[in-house]
Amino acid sequence: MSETPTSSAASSRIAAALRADILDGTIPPGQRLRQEDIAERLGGSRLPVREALRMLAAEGLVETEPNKGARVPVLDPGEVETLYRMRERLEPLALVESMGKLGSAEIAEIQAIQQRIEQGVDVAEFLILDREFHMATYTGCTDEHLMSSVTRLWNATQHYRRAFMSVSGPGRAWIVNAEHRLLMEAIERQDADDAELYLLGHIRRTRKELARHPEIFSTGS
Amino acid sequence: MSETPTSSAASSRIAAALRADILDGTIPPGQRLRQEDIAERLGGSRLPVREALRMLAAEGLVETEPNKGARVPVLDPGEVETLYRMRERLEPLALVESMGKLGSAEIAEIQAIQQRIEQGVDVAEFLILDREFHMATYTGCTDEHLMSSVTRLWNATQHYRRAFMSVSGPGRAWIVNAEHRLLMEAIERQDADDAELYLLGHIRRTRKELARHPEIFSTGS
DNA sequence: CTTGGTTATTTTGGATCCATAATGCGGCTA
DNA sequence: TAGCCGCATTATGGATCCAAAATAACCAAG
Repeated sequence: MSETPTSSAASSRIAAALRADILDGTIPPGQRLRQEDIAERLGGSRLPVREALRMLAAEGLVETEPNKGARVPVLDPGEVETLYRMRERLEPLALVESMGKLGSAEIAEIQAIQQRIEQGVDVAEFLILDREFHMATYTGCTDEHLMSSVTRLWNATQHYRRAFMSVSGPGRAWIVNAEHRLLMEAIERQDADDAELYLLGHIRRTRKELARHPEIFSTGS
Repeated sequence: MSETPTSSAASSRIAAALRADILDGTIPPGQRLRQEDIAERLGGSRLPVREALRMLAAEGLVETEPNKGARVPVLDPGEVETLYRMRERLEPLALVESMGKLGSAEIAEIQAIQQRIEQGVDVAEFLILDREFHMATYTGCTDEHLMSSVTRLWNATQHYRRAFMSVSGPGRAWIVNAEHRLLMEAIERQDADDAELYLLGHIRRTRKELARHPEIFSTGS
């Protein structure tokens, strides 16, 4: 997807490094990204950094203003809510497109990921595995546009998912596991309608829980 | 200071020029975009051209491959169908978010655009006005992510909308006008449910009509 | 005559240097 | 003392030059 197998491209390598730092929270929302610093820290000139920042902007990970540079976007509760409503509509579509093209190997992979989640993981690990789980259910969807849109939505909301997990704690992990199990079962049954509905409910519930935690959006300043 | 809304940056100016050329068909799908040519034709160096191409890639107007340059994407029928299914799900959301924030001035503007459409226009004009019409119904939606996604979908499908209009002719224009009228009436009534349904039907019908014209996708080679 | 390898050309990707606009600080004035 | 104007600093945007990769043509061998 966003990974660039061509190790040769310096801009892609820089973009990958920045992407990882933003997604795991090392670079938090609101932080300004100075081209010179990045060029020095990751090696290379400022030019590939500029290209990398444009790539990340296309993925929704940074925003750039002319003559003002790039920053990691800071979203307000309304924006995150809209992003989740977009997820509620687009991801069921990706799931429907994906189902039917999923073989037993892919389904086994999905189940393996869910098993690892249920074995108990910390927040950072859960964020990675949960993303892998859902993306695994979309592997049958080969449409570039749809999948890049879904990826953008996950990217843009990643930080707030982590903040939510941190404050809500593992107490309600069983809900996620139950929803994932129902979703997997519907996928195994090849029942697109049920799977679509379970996924919609899963995302919608998360949106509503997020709305009950406005403290996530308080600027740490 | 004198306002410089000119997207002061040269890269933005180049991007705007290319965007216009791609959207109006001057640069057709499949055409390769050589940085040197563009730099010479639109003025400036190759560097702002590269930035412009990245901007357009983010908007879904071009696609870039490492060390292979940029081209206007060529879509197959399946991709266009998926793009329309995405429109069916995202645009009703944008409409709902928009309605309620639309004042009488905005509604008057929507009606003015529709009147110009009904007065009879050629294909090129219709494409512009139809886009203006729908975008006008979304002006109340201030969410950047949602609106940029919608714009991407319109951009990516623009050429195939034009091809479809060219082969289908004005014979079925009354259907579009009827759908637009129903949509406007629901917007006036502030009836979000009805408006959403009319819009969904409008986009879905267009998708199905497009699917009946596979000759649109035949490469002219 | 076809096919394979090889070379030459074209085109993109990257580095360094220069111009321009935004930010921050300090001094000046009311 | 508080507010504002102007200047210095800093960071981004752009141009030119150089290196690497892909494409295309060409020659040679079977």
